[in-house]
Amino acid sequence: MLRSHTCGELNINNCNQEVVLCGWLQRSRDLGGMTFVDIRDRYGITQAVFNMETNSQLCLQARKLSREYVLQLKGVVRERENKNLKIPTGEIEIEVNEIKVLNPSKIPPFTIEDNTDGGDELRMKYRYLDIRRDRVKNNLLLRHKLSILVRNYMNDLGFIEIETPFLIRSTPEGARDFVVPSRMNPEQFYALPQSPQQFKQLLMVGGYDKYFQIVRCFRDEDLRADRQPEFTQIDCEMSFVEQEDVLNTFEAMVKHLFKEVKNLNFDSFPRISYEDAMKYYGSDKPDIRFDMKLTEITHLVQNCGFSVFDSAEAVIAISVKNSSEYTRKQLDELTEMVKKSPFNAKGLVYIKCNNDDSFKSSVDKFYNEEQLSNIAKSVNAKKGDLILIMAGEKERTQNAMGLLRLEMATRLNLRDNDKFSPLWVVDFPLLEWDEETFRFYAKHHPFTAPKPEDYHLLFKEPKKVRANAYDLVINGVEIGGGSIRIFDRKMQMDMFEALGLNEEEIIQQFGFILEAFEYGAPPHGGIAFGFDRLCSIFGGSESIRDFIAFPKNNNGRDTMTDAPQRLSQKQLEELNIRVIEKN
RNA sequence: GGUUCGGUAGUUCAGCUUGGUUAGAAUACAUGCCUGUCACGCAUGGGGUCGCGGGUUCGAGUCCCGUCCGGACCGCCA
Repeated sequence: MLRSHTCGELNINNCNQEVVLCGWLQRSRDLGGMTFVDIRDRYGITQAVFNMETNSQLCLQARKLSREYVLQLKGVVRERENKNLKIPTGEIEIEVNEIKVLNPSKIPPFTIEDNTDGGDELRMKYRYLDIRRDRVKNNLLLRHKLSILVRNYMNDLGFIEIETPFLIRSTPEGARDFVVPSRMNPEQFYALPQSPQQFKQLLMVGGYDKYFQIVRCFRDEDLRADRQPEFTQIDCEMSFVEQEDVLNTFEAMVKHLFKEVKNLNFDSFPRISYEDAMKYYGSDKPDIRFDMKLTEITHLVQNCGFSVFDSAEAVIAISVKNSSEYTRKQLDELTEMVKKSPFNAKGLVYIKCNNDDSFKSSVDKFYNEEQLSNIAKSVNAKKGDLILIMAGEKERTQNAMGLLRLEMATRLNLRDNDKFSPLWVVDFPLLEWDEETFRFYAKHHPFTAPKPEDYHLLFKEPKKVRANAYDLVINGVEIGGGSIRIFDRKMQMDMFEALGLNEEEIIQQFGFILEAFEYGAPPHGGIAFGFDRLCSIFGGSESIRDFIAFPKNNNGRDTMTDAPQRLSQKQLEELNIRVIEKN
């Protein structure tokens, strides 16, 4: 070993011990007669001291060292004359008697500090420097801790971790697949899994009734702050269970994580139907850290001569606390904002609930004080509140109001990073109509079971069929989602048919799973958690990139290694691939 | 595919609205001074293709067009 201790562990009890430390030079302070050098490793920072009077040669040597040099320091632990109580090793320092430069370093392009001066782009290019910083390091440690907690917890419940293949066949439903050419099978391609969905169901057929896997998944779709082309799921599946069993099992797991990591205890997570989530929050992943629920007031405002409201399918309002002081200018800006993406609303109506019990609205022409008062009552607005109203096609208006609710919450600083509000969203619709391709798609995925009481509507009123599908939402982020699966061949055929596939296509694409269902498939269901998102929620960040050691940028590029890249002609020939230049 | 914000010193930014002297600040870096610092302090210094291309103009970091790069978002993400 090149070292006797780490840079984070020495304290007052180690005084007068001979030690050897290895690490990176964090910072040095040259005071003329003496020089201090802070040496850092992932465990902490320890101060080394050099004195011109006692060892001038060594002190001069220390002055020449600069940031991020890799050092080995031999010396004796001494109690500091001036202690620094801000750091764990702050009571001691190393009186060095030998410096060895293990490797010098160029001056890094940004400072290796909590509050670095480096921007995102630069930090990603030099990610190996960025991850030396405490902030990223702590995120990666949190990620490690969560993965260990999950593995131990699942193991204790009798779940076993089984690896599923990464090179699989491409399936047409869902996200775009990343594809991998097969050299040994010319003209043919594997796909990387978007999730191990079908394999975990086949594990259930295989009798492994409690499976989990912390597994990488791949989706060739555009990126966001919370979406990477490769990401990690905690993938889980159980046999002989109903929805209630899955929810209870994994609610307990999430509670366990909160207890261990945050020391927080929770009552039962609230449950809300998809329909109610849309109705009250305008979103299928509501942030319930704050209230500000949507209220439909269509019946209160129609037939009063205001044509915008009269012609609307739905008129929806929210009450924004203590915001009646908004000026005309601010309200105009708000109106301009909602007309643009992502709101795409036609306009915005406001009612100020003044402190003197009067009302001032943008529709005073059409509604008298009493009518405005009734609206205020129905949206539970008090003196000093500001009511915001949008009208139009129902689903669209719900969405826009949901976004406005979040925007106003951000303005009022209601989205508290130290507060955690988990909930289950249940009773998702099974199918979703797509206007572009003019067909139904599975809202969750095509293996999701319809609710037994709705099954008979599958071909009669497909939009009305609800699924035994559920999402876990924390602070407005979809953290996990799952369903009870179809395990009956006939029902699975019906499902594919409802999606517009003909029998030939079904057999060609999904024959293997249909066949498996004929050999004793047990009732089963499961859930998958977005592990990167889970980490970011626990870490109090909006971006999952901070919790991935080597993430991709917005364009799916790794700017550090500069991937992806073109292949050499030789590789292309081996793979039987001809690249078409895109102009 | 679309919307939007940004690109100026190694780095983070100001300057752009209203075009005009030698493009500034902080930090980093270098040199010197300093014996208890810990974001040490003080002094001095070096450091710029104002992303790139074109246009308008007597004159462009500043205005216009195009383009590239990065961030956030919409579409998309079963």
